[in-house]
Amino acid sequence: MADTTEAAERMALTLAQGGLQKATARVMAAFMFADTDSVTAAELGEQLRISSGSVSGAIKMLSTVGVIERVPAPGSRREHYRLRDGAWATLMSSQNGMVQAMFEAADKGIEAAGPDSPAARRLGEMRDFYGFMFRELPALIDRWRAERAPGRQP
Amino acid sequence: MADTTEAAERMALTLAQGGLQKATARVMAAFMFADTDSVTAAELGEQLRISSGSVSGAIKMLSTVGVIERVPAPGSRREHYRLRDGAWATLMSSQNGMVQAMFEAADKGIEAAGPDSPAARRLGEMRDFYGFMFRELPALIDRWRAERAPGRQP
DNA sequence: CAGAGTGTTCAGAGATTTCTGAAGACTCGA
DNA sequence: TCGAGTCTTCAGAAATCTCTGAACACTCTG
Repeated sequence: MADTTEAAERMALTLAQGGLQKATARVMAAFMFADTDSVTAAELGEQLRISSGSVSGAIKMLSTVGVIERVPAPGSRREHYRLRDGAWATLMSSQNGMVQAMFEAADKGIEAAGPDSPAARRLGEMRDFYGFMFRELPALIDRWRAERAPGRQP
Repeated sequence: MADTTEAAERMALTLAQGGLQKATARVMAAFMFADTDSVTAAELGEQLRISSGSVSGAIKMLSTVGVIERVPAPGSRREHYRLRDGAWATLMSSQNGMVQAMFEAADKGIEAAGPDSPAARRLGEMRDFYGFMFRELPALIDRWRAERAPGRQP
């Protein structure tokens, strides 16, 4: 088995490119590569050499988005966390807000520019495009979920 | 007609959230709201109050991605640029590299962690997810293009 | 081919984001 | 209720990213 640390750091770099802050990206990668099912904040901080504050912030962000969750940890005072099933689909879903914002920006733009301006044609295309994506992206992600777990009831 | 400048600035803010740098986002919005079909670098700089260097950088980036293009400008020494058709679809397509990088990061991770580790199960799901998206996202964007311009030959 | 008008580059200033670490809040068992 | 252990917060330090503007390069025109 090759160097998992390097692979994790490489993945963190990619995640950071995608918009996560560096510490959060490294924490996310650490979750992916962990040998155990769940990990504690202290373990993450020690392993990645980042401050407790950074770990806390990363965990808060990842929890809010819904890619990790607290695990009941009987007999331990430290909180345990683990990746949730379908984390990557969740992460991508969380970017739908962006698509919606684009749609709304186009809409407001048309209002501001008036319907007969040259700008209106461009803004109309933009609105249509993001409207399409706003409808279709969630459907695509749902299709992935269905393919991965056929026959499950919600 | 309401204030187009404010609508443009608002759109630029959204674009910046999406990862474009601020000057580039403002230039992109200016293209969307322009009253004319094409604009010059000088016009952009003056209108947005940004330096020539920033305008140059923004134009370079937007050209590279393929959302704007140079327009032949007979009788003018200044370069003219305009939005290309399907700019937004192009912009979204340009993010496929991200998806591919995620897929590859997962793949390398499995190699590094070995097939029987707990990490391998998580990394396998990640690889499958981004593999799916890498196939399906371009198809989705193509469907948009087809819906928008039915019956065209490539 | 000279020169005016444009475009590009890049070092450094400036703005912004991110991280740290210590103070304080919280939690749970005794 | 107390106190040890853990977590969160946040002001300021550090790191990073972005913009500026002047120097340089390029490209037409006459």
